[in-house]
Amino acid sequence: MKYALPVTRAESFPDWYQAVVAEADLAEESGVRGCMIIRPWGYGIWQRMQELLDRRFRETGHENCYFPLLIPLSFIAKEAEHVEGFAKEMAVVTHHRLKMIDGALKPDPEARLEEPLVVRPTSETVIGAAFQRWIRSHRDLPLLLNQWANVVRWEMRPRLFLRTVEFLWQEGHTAHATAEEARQETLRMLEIYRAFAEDALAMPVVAGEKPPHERFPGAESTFSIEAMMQDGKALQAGTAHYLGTNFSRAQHIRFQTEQGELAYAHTTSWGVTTRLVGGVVMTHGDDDGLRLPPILAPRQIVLVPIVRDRPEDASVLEYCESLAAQLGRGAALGEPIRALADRKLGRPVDKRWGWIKRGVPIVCEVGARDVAAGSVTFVRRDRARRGEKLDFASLARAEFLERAPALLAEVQSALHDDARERLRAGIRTDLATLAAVEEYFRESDDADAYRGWVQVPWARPEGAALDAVEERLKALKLTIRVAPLPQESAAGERCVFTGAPARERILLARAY
RNA sequence: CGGGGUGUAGCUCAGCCUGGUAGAGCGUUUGGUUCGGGACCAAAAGGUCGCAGGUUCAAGUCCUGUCACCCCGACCA
Repeated sequence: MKYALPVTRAESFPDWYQAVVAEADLAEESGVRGCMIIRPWGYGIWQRMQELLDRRFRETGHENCYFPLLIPLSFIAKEAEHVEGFAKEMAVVTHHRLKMIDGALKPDPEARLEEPLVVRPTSETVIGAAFQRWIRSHRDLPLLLNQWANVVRWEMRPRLFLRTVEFLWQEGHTAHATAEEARQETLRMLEIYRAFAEDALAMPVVAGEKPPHERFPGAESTFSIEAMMQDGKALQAGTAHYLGTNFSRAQHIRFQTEQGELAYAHTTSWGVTTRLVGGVVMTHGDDDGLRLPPILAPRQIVLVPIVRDRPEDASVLEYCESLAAQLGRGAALGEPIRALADRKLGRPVDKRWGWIKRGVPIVCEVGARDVAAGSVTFVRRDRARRGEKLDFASLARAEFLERAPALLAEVQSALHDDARERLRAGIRTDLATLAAVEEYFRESDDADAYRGWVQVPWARPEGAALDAVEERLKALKLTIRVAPLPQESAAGERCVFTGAPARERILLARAY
C-alpha cells in the first residue's frame, strides 16, 4: 500500500511526525537551533487557535495587553524558586553594539550593559512589577490580563512545535483579593483549556493537578490538561497555576482591603503554546498526513479544478469559483464556511495530494464531467481511503451545498470520537501493584511499543519518599502526569508506591 | 555540559580510507506524448565541496583550528 508520506506511524512514529510537519507545510528548521519557521499553513492553524481562545478569554472578562520581551536580570532574581527553575535555560542580552575586531564582527566590549537583560522565558516577574504599581485597593481587583507573545527557553533537545527554544503562546496573569477567588480563576481557565481542546481541537484530554515536584517554579499548585498521542505518550497541552502570594510577597503586590488592612494579592498564571499544533498532528494525523478538525482548519473545503489546457478549463474554473463563493456564504459549526478554489498553476494530482497531506477536511475535485453533470466529487479527509484508493463520493451541486455543513460537523465529531475512544482504551486502571506497572512498561524487543497510561492509587508521599518514587519512575522513563479531576474517592485503596492509604489516583505515562 | 555523528547542486546523499577534470536520484526549466486514483520520453539550467589556516607540483579528499546542525543522556510548555 502506498501512502502519501514517506514513512508510516508503525515504522517510526518520530520520523512520521517530522514527515507530517514537513509535508503538510507546517514548519521547518531555521538554521538556528531550536528556532522554527512556521509556514503559512501551520501559522494559519495557530491563528485559528488564537481566534477561538481569545474569544473565550474575553468572554470571561480578560483583557489583552503586551509586556516587553527583555526583562532586567534583577526582576527574575526576586522569586527564589522561580530563579532556580528557569536559570539554566535563559537567553541573556549583555551588549548593545557590535564592533569589527580582528576582521570579525563581535560584541563591542565597550558596549556591555550595566545590568544584563534576559529574554523572557515567561512574564510573571515583569507583569508582577506592573501589578505592584497598579494594585492599590481592593477595588483594583480582580485584575485579569492576558498577552499573546513569544518566549525563549534554552531547551537542550528541541523538536518542531513540541519543544522549541522560541515558542509562541498566550500567558494569562491575574491578581485576586482572596485565595479562594484565585483558585477558582485557576480552575476556570483549566476548564476553558479542557473544553477548547475537546471542542475545537477534537483532542480529548484529562485535566488534573500536578504532583509537587512537577509544579511550575514558584507555584502553590499547578494544573494541566494532558492529551494522549497515538504512540501512547502524554503531551501536556495547557497549564494553569495558582501562585498563592509567592510572587506578590516577592514583588510587594499589596492592596488595602475593605477593612483598611494591607494584604498580599493572590495571583494566577496560565498558558497554552504552539505545542498544541504538534498535539493536533499526533492526535489526528494518519499515514497520508495531517487530518484537521474542521473548526481548526484554515480552509475547510478546498476545490481542485481538473484543468488540462483545454477550452473547457474556463468553465471548470468558473464553476469552482462560484461554488467556493456559495459555500462561503453558508455556515458550518457556527462560523462562515472557509472554502477555497485552488487556482494555482500546477498539476491537479499534485494539488490534491497537497491538500490531503495538509489535512483539509473536505477535498473536492471538479472537472469537466462535474460541470456538465452539475455535480461535485469529494473526499472526506477523516476517512480518505476505501481499501487502497481514495474514497471519492459524488453529489449534485445543490445537494453538496446543502450537506456541506453537516459533513463538516460529522468530520469534527468523527475525529473527536476516534481520539476519545483511543484515550479511553489507552488507560489501564487494573494494575494494582508497582511490580505490575513495572512489568507493563518494561522494555521489550520493541522499546517504543505502544503502552498508553496507567492509573494508580496514590498517597501523596513527600520529601524522601517522593524522591524515591521519582527515581523508580525515572528508571521506567515514566512521569506522573496528573491527579485527574474530578477525583472519585480512593478510600480503601493503597498507594502502589508506599502502601499507605491512598488519597487520590494519579496517571503515569511516558511523556513528550 | 558528557558521549556519538554530519556539513558537497533547491532537497536527500555518493565521492574522502588510497590526493590528480565536481557526481547520482529527486526537484526545477523547456519541448513532446499522456492525463479525473502521485504518468512517460528527451534536453537544459544549477555547486568558491560550512569557514580559516597548513602540508603538497596538485586538497572535496590529508593535518590543525573554528562554526553550525543532528542523534543519545541531564532540563522542559
